Amino acid sequence: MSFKVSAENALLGILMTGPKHGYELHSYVSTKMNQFWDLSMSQVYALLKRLEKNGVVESQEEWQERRPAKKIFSLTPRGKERFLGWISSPVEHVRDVRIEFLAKLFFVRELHLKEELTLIDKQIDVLQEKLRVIENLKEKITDEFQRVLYSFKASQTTAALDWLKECKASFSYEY
Amino acid sequence: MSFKVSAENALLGILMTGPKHGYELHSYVSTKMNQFWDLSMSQVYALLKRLEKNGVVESQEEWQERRPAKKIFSLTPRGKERFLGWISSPVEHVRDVRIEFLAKLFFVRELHLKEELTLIDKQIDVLQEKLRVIENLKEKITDEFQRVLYSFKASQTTAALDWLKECKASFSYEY
DNA sequence: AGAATCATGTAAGGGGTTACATGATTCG
DNA sequence: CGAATCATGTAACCCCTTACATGATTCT
Repeated sequence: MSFKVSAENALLGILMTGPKHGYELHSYVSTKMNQFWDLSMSQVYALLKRLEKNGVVESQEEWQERRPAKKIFSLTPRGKERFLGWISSPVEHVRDVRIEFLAKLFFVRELHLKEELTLIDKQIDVLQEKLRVIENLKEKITDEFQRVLYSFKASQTTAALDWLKECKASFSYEY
Repeated sequence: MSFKVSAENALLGILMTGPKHGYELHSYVSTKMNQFWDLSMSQVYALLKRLEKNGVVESQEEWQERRPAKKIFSLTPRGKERFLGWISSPVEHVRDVRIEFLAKLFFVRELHLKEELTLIDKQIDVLQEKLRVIENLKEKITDEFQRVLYSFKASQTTAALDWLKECKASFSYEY
């Protein structure tokens, strides 16, 4: 569910670097983003169809003599707006850090958006709030299994928070 | 994809406590496992249909005067075998700890299977190997984004490992 | 009287995966 | 000469989610 959204937004992110056709988008993903994201060719075409239907990208055919025509996609103003909204907002769940937040961070750097620190700070706020809630619930627990469960949630959240702070430090250093 | 498998296996796990009909299975999940797992009524019926088709559960109708007939499901030998195979094997990825491993742990305790420590140990081995691989890859990295990415993977894995050790300690203490 | 519980499902819709279809060019 | 690259997609299949359908009983 959040996967659908982040896959679409990630494609918009690639198009922020300039118009591209499906095949190019796929090779971009498989060379630059393959460490944290997989996307099949047919999914690319399916996603592009949906994005076009929703008016966030538009296409133009480019004829070639000895090859099938390329369908070159570019962002519409709505698409650009949507992308910028996506990239400036933190993810809701710790589990979404692994792919979706990482993708945001990737584009912030790739596109030199200068919003790194605010994005990271916003994400820290969200996770800190999560952690607070978890710690509160933890106190009311009697069951051993639930204690173990909440301790897992807390540990994953804490680890993500520490990592975010480390990120922030290493990025501040760069500028 | 591992979700499908774990949902099915979790239902088998509930049936290990005795035969049950769909409605009962659903309320079991929503009262006892709701902290880490959601399952809609219609999914329950869909899953049961599939499980029966695959010969791991079988059903018997129980007629009631003033209600729709209950369809009571129980494990076949193959179903029991499949469940025991599932519960004694660790999950492959850190991301699967959150639901699938927790579900295994839940059933180990619920069914008093006495395999807790071996399951936890096996899981520790798997994640320790993952961590080793991550640490090796980390050394060969030049790109700043990749460093950050691997540091995230390492931190989530380390946190899960620490949690597993804590689990083990708290369970050993119980026996 | 209305809400919740008991008890079963089906249908429609959307999404993803894998396999299939086509065919030229270029690299080893 | 065969494999990889370039370039587009469609079709079949499976899975999950949400809404719909039915209807009695029991709790508030």
